[in-house]
Formats: sequence, structure tokens, C-alpha cells
Amino acid sequence: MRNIDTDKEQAIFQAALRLIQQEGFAGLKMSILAKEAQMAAGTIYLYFKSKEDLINRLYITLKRRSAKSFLKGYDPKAPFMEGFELIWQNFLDTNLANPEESAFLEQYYRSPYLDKTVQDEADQLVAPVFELLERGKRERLVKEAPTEMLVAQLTGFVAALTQLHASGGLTMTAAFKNAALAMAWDGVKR
Amino acid sequence: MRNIDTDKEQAIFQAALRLIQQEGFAGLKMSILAKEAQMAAGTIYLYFKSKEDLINRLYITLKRRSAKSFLKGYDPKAPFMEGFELIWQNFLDTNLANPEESAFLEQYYRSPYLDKTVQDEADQLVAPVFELLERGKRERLVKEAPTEMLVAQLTGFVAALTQLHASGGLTMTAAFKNAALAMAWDGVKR
DNA sequence: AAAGATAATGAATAAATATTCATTCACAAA
DNA sequence: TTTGTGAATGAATATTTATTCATTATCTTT
Repeated sequence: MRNIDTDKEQAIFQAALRLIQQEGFAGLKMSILAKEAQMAAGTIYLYFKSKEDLINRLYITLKRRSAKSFLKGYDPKAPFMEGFELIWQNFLDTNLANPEESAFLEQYYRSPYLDKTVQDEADQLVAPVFELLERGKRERLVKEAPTEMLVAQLTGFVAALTQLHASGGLTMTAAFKNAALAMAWDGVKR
Repeated sequence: MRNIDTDKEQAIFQAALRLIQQEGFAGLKMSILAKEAQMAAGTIYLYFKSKEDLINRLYITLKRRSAKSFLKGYDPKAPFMEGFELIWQNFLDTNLANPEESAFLEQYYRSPYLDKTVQDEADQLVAPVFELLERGKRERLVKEAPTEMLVAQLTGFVAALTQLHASGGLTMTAAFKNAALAMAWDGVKR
């Protein structure tokens, strides 16, 4: 039996990310995508019902992967600071290591292509971070600011850093990562 | 003489922003734009050579307006802290007051439509912020982190806050603005 | 108020792009 | 070697969207 597994699908995902990175949002044309993924245009339609389907599946796949990655090793019962550092470092590393995916998730957030169900699941995936920060407030370790605001500073910072790193504006060495952690923590700490 | 001034142009700009806000990046279709701006499709082409021209002029117009707005009253010779607070507050207020413009500037940054010259001018407009933070480092008031990183935290935070505020996730009252200033300053201060 | 000039219209056309499907290909079983 | 079957192709078609331009409307000048 031929291999109908995810090989081709993955190739399409990869190529789509590369194109979005290179050409931006508007650069994702099915014909170009086919060329980049080294297959015929029609082949894409064996794996995806439509462009919309492609975008949605790519989005949720990456969002899940991202969430899994930055929650790796996270134990809600461990001390707050341990959890904070773990998630922060995971989050930064995940984004730095996958700038194309990161940019995609940023760019397609609230695109007309995305189904509401997909956006809702995406929100669910981030919930543990909210819970951790709320716990931090209860334990008097974190500022008494709205959780959304705390999250905004952390995610906004990571997004901006990732973009900077990817564009070659700044190479994130280990020393710089430490500096970033200090900045992130100083921003939210009580 | 008929009024060929900026009335129609402004209407087109406004409608374009509204559409980008509502439908996202991909939702900017010339025919829909014409309807939204309450004019015929052809009329747009009396004011803009092409869609690309429209995007570029909208982008640079908004970027200039934004820079002018967040540098308003800024005196490079005033004490550091005064400059920092002024720019931060201006920047946050400017973005909160113009979430559509803010989102547009975010979304179209490095779109394939944007001319390099436009992007370059955009970078120039932000230069005073870099200079201020470098001075802060020299005066030992600001962390010894790369300036790009400091800027990343500040702009990333504002971008995320603006998006949050615009989507109704959090209303930025005066108290919350103070909290945000504290978070921003704690993040970069030495 | 007529003529001339400028602005606006929107249906028609051009251009770009998504999608289909008749055909070919690659492999496996007989 | 032949035949069957799912996978892949890519030119052809459908669809969507940008742009044009002949026509109409609106204003200005005399």
C-alpha cells in the first residue's frame, strides 16, 4: 500500500509557512504553494478540501503544537516561580525556534478564513497561563493588574522579540535570553 | 473650482481601515471598499493609481501621523524619566484611540505590497525612541539590555494591549493605564 | 442659461487565482 | 507480464477581483 500518511500534508504545511514568511499573508497562492511543495496544484486538493480548509487545519495544528511545547514539563502544583520560569522559557524558545509558525499564528489570528470553533479552541489552549498568573496574584508575587494585561505584556514581548530575532535584528544568545527573562519578570512581579 | 482635496481620499482611507478591522487583511477588496466608502469602484482610481498605491500611501500616512502623535511635546533635552513617561503615555493613548490604524500598521508591516522606501521611512520615524533608551542606559536608569530588546518589550506590550482593548477584552481605564505604565517601566528599569 | 471643464459612475474587461477532472503514473497483487 | 487501484498530474475551467473607460452628472465660467 502506498503511503497516504502525513508526508504530503506536512510538505504542504511546511511550504505554506515558508511562503507566508517570504511573501506575507497575501502571498499564499495555491499554484505557488504547489510549486514550493513540489507537487501539482491538484494534489493539494487530495489532502485539503479548499484553501480555507488548509488555513484552518494549519492554524489549529500549529496552535496545538505551540501550546504543547510551551506547557511541556509544566506542573500546576509546583511552586509559582518554577512554573513561571518554565513557561516563559518554553514559550520564548518555542517561538524563537519556529518564527515562521509564530508569525503565522500572529497573522492569521482573526483572519476571515478562521472558523470560530478553531479560534475558541485556540483560546482554551492558553488557559493554563491565565490560571498560573492568577495564582501568582493570590500568592502576592504578581502585580494586582488584570490578568489579561499581564498576559499581554508577556506575549507581546515574546512576539516582538521573535519577529526581531527572525528578521536578523538581534540574535538571542543565552545571555540575552536571561536578560529577557529578567525584563519579563520585572514587568509582572509585585 | 471643485473640491479635489482630501475629502474623498480620507473617506477611502477610513473605509479601508474599517474593512481591515472587520474582515482582516484579506478582506480589502476594491469593490467592497468602494461600497464602504460610498462611491463607485472607478472613483478610487481617480485618487489612487492602484491598490498597491493605496496601501502604501495609507501606510506611510498613518505611520507619520502615529509618530507625530507619540512624539508630541517630546523634548530630547528634558530629564530622561520625563521623556520616557511622555512617550509611553502618548504611545499607549495614540494606539488605544486608533486601534484600527494600529492594527493596520501591525498587519501590513512587511506585506509584499509595501515599498522598501516606505518601510525605511517608517523605521526612521521611530528613531527618537531608540535614542532615548540608549541615553537611559548611559544614565544608568535603564537595564543593560540591547535597545532593540527594550523597544520590543514596550511596543509588544502596547500592541497586545491595544488589540485586547479593541476586542473588548479589557477596558483601559485611567487606573489600568497607570498599572500599564508601572509594568512597562519595571520591565526596562535598571 | 449655455458651454466648457472636472468629477463620478458602474458595467464591461482584464487579470489573477482557486478548483476540477480526464488522464497518466507508480506500485502491488495475481 | 498483466491487471487493478489509489495517487498524482496539470491543462482547462470557474471564480473572484482589480482596473478601465465610455457615459453621465456636477460644478464653473461667461
